[in-house]
Amino acid sequence: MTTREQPGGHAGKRPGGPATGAAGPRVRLVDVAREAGLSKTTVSAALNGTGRLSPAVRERARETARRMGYRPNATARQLRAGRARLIGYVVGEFAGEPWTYLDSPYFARLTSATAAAALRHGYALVMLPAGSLQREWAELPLDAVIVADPVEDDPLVEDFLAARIPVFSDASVADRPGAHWVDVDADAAVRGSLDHLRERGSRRTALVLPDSTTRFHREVLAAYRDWCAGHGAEELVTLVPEIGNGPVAGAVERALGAEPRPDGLFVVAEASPPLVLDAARRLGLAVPGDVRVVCVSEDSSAAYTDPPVTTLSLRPADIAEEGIALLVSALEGEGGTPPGVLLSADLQVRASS
Amino acid sequence: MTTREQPGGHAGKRPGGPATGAAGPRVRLVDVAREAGLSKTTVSAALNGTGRLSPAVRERARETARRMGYRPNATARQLRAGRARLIGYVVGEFAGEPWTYLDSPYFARLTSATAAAALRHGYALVMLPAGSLQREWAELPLDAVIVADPVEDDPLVEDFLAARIPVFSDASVADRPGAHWVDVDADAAVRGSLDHLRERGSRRTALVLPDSTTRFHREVLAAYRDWCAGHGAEELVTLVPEIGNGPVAGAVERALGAEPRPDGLFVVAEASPPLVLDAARRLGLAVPGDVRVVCVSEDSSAAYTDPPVTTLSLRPADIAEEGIALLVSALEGEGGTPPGVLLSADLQVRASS
DNA sequence: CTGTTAGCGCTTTCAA
DNA sequence: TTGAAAGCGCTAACAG
Repeated sequence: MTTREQPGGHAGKRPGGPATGAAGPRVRLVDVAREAGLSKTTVSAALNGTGRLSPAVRERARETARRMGYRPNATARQLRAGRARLIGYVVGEFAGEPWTYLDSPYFARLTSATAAAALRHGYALVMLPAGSLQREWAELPLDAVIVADPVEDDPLVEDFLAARIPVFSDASVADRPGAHWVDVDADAAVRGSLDHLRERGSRRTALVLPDSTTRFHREVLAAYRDWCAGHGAEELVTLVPEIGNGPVAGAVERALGAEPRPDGLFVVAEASPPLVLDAARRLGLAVPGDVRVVCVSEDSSAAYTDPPVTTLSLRPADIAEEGIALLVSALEGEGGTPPGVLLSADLQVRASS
Repeated sequence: MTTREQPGGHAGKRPGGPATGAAGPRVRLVDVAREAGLSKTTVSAALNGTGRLSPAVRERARETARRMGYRPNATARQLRAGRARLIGYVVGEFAGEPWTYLDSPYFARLTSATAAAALRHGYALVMLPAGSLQREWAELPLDAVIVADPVEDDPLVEDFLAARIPVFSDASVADRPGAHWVDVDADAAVRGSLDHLRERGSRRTALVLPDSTTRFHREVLAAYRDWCAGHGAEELVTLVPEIGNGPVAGAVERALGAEPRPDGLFVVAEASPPLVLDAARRLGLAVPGDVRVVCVSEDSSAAYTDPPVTTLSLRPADIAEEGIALLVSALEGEGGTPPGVLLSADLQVRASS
């Protein structure tokens, strides 16, 4: 007897009941082998292009597999391979509203670019809610996890590291073993933006910042203060307690209502650029005449307003690309992977400044 | 000898080299069992809360597992269980720009709501590019796939069905075996919007529609034509060849530039609501005085413009919820799952109309 | 050049 | 109440 007709012994029957597709049980490698009168090995080799098989046999195996609609069981392959080529994706911010992060153009871009880069390298991305809990990912065979914008001392990072899942995040995880990072140079970005506004004539530039403990936002505040100190400028900081267009627009109005009036505005809290312009208009301020405006934003509408709005792009697509490159190198590389990569932000100057 | 110390025989050594976490090989069930002086069976039962074990033994097993940092191998469990609790997510539109769909507030909401609902039911969502190819998902153990807004006769749907992966999509896949659907009642939505504009006084309502073969867009056009015929109104259709704020704003200007001037505007192509208002303003038209505006949009900025913009919401969160409910029922249910669900859209009337 | 066999790590009969 | 053994579907080492 070459291949057992019956499972033999006393094991349970084949699981996987209703989860399989439409009709009947799925075709397995052994089914193809039996049908073609070959062994599993031969068919496997034929299909994977490995081993040394006669062209005739290889073709017969392939043809039979095609005819029977054979599709290899991905889970079995993963078990054999020892990894699932699955990457978790989670953001640290927005833990209160765990699924709103895609409303942010920045995270929308970062997420899609990450998925794209991952897939290009043969990894698939699974989406997790912001501030995800163990129970939501414990059952997933994650090879690694990407933690976008963790908050200060994020428990997410701790949990993944404790579970021995390699973490890819921002610079706040630098020097954690098992963690790698990609980040944008916040200090340089802030200086660049403030210098730009100063060159255009602004002497009192107000900062509108979300009240968040993300590393980027902490560094922005520090850099702004530092810059103000270095230029003898007054600190004009408005913290936005909540995310969303409404709260940020309100904060912009408050910031611009200060006396004496600011003549520069650096909006780091995400908001629709047209609405930032509307807020200035509501106060009767001309842009850029009375106040020059720079927004940290990936929102494409910035280019179509009147005047178009100068934006500081955090380059989510490049962050994603570098992050995945790092990940692949760390997971598959020969070692020698750098612990992290620092990118510079990209100031796209338009008429609003 | 109770447990083999060595793998015995001549099989290969344990795979999974660099993919495992930071230090050393992962702790397996057998390691815990050996350490606790128990069998795999007992430890497994203890950890899963199954079987009849003495509380003392159960506790000992749990304690040992905790101490050793044991984490069950998800892939092995999946193989055993016969399914991976993984769902593919792919959109049919935007195949030319496969990763831009998250820039659309509608898809951003739909995607996050789908991931949320799926996870709540114990399924994880993996992100695929728009118009994804076989090779990108063939290696993934997908229990099902969600195809958001397929184009006409979408090859995506064919491919998944051919691979015997259950498809959850919109009404265009109705009566395909193995496919289920959730959709929004486009006809009612269009009538409702046009009736609303008519009640407010609009007699010439122009339609700005993307040039797409998505079912929703096809039905919108048909419903608009039908409504115009029924009301003796002239058809004023502007097709937008490309997605994006720029092209749509341009199309809006063209639509409003027609002679005699439209006094109603129904923008189905996605654009930032403030930019639609800007387009009207550029033509010197007052909203809602000269032209009443309704936008199909999930963009939160619509509520903060001046005037706030009336929107027609396609209720992505509810679509996601119903879709996942259907999916769970079809995959795990006792049968009796309906083939599809039809939702009505939600007109949120604001000052622009 | 092809087939037999072991085993990835887990859950689950069934026997003790 | 506990443990041994089978096997989910696949790949690879080795024997023929």
